[in-house]
Amino acid sequence: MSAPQDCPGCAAPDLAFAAHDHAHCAQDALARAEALTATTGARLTPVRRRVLEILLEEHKALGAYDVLARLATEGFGNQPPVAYRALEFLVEQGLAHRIQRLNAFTACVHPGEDHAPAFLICRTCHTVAEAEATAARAALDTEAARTGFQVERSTIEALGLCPNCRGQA
Amino acid sequence: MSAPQDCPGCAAPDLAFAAHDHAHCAQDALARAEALTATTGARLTPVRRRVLEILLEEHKALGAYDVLARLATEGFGNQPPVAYRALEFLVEQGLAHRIQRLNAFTACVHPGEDHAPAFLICRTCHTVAEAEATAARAALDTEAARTGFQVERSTIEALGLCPNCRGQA
DNA sequence: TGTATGTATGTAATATCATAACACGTCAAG
DNA sequence: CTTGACGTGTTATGATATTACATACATACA
Ligand SMILES: [Zn+2]
Ligand SMILES: [Zn+2]
Ligand SMILES: [Zn+2]
Ligand SMILES: [Zn+2]
Repeated sequence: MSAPQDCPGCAAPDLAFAAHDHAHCAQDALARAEALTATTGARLTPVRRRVLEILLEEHKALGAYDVLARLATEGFGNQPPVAYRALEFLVEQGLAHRIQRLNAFTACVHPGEDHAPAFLICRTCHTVAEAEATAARAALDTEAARTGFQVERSTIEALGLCPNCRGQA
Repeated sequence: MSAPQDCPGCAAPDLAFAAHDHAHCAQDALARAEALTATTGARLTPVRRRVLEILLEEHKALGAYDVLARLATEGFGNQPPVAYRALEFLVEQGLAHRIQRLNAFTACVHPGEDHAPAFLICRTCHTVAEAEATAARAALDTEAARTGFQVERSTIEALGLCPNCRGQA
């Protein structure tokens, strides 16, 4: 596991649209996940680890049943709770995120770092990039506070065209 | 139909948590919806209008099947497409919004006005307030632009505690 | 070592959310 | 009065998610 700055892709993982060494990108995220769970005591069991690997294969979101199909062919259980439980674990540990618009899940690109993520979803190539949403989240908190509402969890997602697909249009 | 400033609740409809004359609030939104569809030529038929009325009863989000159950008792069709089609129409016309986190729908509190909505969802009383998200949306657009991504539609939702429920905790 | 306890996994059944495909009725244009 | 667009209704099916219960497996500790 190398330091983030060794890898352009990993140093700025919100640039999922840019060409980058994704094998490294995925390995790095997995290594971070292992390090993180080791410190928290959370158990990254074989199913859970495998689900994370599957999510890390691409910067896309996978539905629970897509993940389940993969697991089933690899000898794990083939009933929905198998996938949903592993995904729930990953989300709770901050190793994956749920994309509400897609009813699907994507691996977190910088697990362990406290971050407010937004997700940029390309409607053409279905790439999902995790972007920095600190400013948007702050704006949301501020607006909510005006009404006395206290934000606990936020969902910030954008649907549109990624730079690659824009070029082709 | 009175001007917005005549009604404290309607003038600041993002204050759904505050006590307000909700009958007026709902009537006003319905009147605006009628005016809007009259100008655009969209047909606010009986089912569609009734669905909007149902959504306007409370500042909550209703699932398609909740709406459908209501329609069925009133002599409309009782199959899912009846509800989904009416809801889809309302969303397209900007008379209702879909709440992604809840797989549910809520009436728009200021139809016809161009607005970037965020939704504040109380996890206790399930009230859904439509808040102003221009700032959050701008922050999202800016961050997306850094990666060359062009935002077409955004989902900005917050889950938390409304002022009333905070008081009771 | 044996046993209790908590946690993870597997499975069956079911619940919830959403759409495809087709039939029928209405209304306005030609 | 026919055609075509649109809205509504219905059947059937697909997609997403959870509940409940059974089984395996790890750890703690008598
Ligand atoms: Zn990558
Ligand atoms: Zn794309
Ligand atoms: Zn109101
Ligand atoms: Zn509340």
